[in-house]
Amino acid sequence: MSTNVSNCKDRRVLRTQKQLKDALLILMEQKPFQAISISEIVQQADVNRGTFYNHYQYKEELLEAMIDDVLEDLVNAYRQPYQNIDRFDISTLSTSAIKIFDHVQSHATFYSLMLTSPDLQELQNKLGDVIKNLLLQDLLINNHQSNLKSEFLASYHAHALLGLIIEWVQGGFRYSSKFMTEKLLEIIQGKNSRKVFKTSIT
Amino acid sequence: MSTNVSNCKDRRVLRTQKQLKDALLILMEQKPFQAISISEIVQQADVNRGTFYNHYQYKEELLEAMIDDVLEDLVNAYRQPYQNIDRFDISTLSTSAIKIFDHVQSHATFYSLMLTSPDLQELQNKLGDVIKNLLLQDLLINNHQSNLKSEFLASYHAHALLGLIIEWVQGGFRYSSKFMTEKLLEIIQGKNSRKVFKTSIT
DNA sequence: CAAAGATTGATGCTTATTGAACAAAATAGA
DNA sequence: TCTATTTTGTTCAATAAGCATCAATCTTTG
Repeated sequence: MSTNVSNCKDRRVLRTQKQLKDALLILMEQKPFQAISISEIVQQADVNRGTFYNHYQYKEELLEAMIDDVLEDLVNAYRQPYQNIDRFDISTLSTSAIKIFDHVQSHATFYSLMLTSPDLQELQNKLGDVIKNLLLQDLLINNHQSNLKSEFLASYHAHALLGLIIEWVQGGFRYSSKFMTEKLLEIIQGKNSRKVFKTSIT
Repeated sequence: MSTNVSNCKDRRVLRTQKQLKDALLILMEQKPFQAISISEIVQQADVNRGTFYNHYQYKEELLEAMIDDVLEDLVNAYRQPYQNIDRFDISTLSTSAIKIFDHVQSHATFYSLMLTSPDLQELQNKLGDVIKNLLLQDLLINNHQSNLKSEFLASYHAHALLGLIIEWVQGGFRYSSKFMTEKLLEIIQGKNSRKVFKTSIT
């Protein structure tokens, strides 16, 4: 499962791209995205401006790449506990949920910015979609219900999770990742979850 | 051949040198310096091995550069409060002392490693010398005593300060930088200090 | 408004870093 | 001891990133 094409860049491009993304994140903590100039970004990143244009055309493209990076990491964090498991039971969901909150915490500043800024609603949609699709795949693989029902269920859980994340982030990470997981499980293990996961709970 | 110490290097060399230094520091937290290979360093630094040899010949040279970097920062931290002051009185000494402990704290892992490892005694000597020379310059500038007397005084205060730093570091930074400064001032303002700084107190 | 200044893309040329390969030397393990 | 594996310096062509510079827009702000 290797996506080689874009993955075999040499160290330099990966490095400067990371520098640019980090720089943008730092600047976005100080001023709105619109007010940030490319010159500022490359200055913060300690990178020549010509190098910026080697990778991106506009700063929007950089922001896009930044978002996609984090979302890719989200997917990996979610899938990690599933690596050696073929059954889908409530215990694995628990650990995978923990991974998700850990992931959010490890990108704390990113999510703080993205989920509190009103003019960056785009990410919230993307994030909701990603989570929903992850859940959707699980549902479709494990119990062959109608696609429609799975859609609803996935959407429900996705929004529950997203809502938790947003509250957590906007609250400044006051609670621990473990605590958030417990709250999530409270919702999942509620009335809706039993019929979803009944095969594996017993 | 030898590493060119001219100050106007372009970003790439500064960057990779910093990467190598950071990598070495990380590895030294895990194993003794002797047991660290260059391959490990470049792997940790995410740098091609050929690049290492562009800058250093042995890993000892890298360690040397790392130490010199921190010591240079120490000198700057010490001198900073003096920038806009031509007189040398006890209050400026107070603030400058604070800067020194802040400096040590900002390089916490470095000093923890260097001052606790017995096989790195070399740094302690260098550090003592640097501090002593800083004090020595102040003494020579402000009161034109005999060089010998200044040497003694500087050495005395330098070792007092170094001793405090070592204790502080080896104690795991249990006390605040401010507290350490107070302890330092208690020593300096003791019986020996009055005749040293008498011209400027009044 | 208009001058002053900053930002933008783009250019040509130089330099640092990369990946790969290699033989020699060192280290580890059986 | 004898292998097998790292590590070590050192090459090379390819290329990413660097710096400096330019004219052409934008932004300030007096």
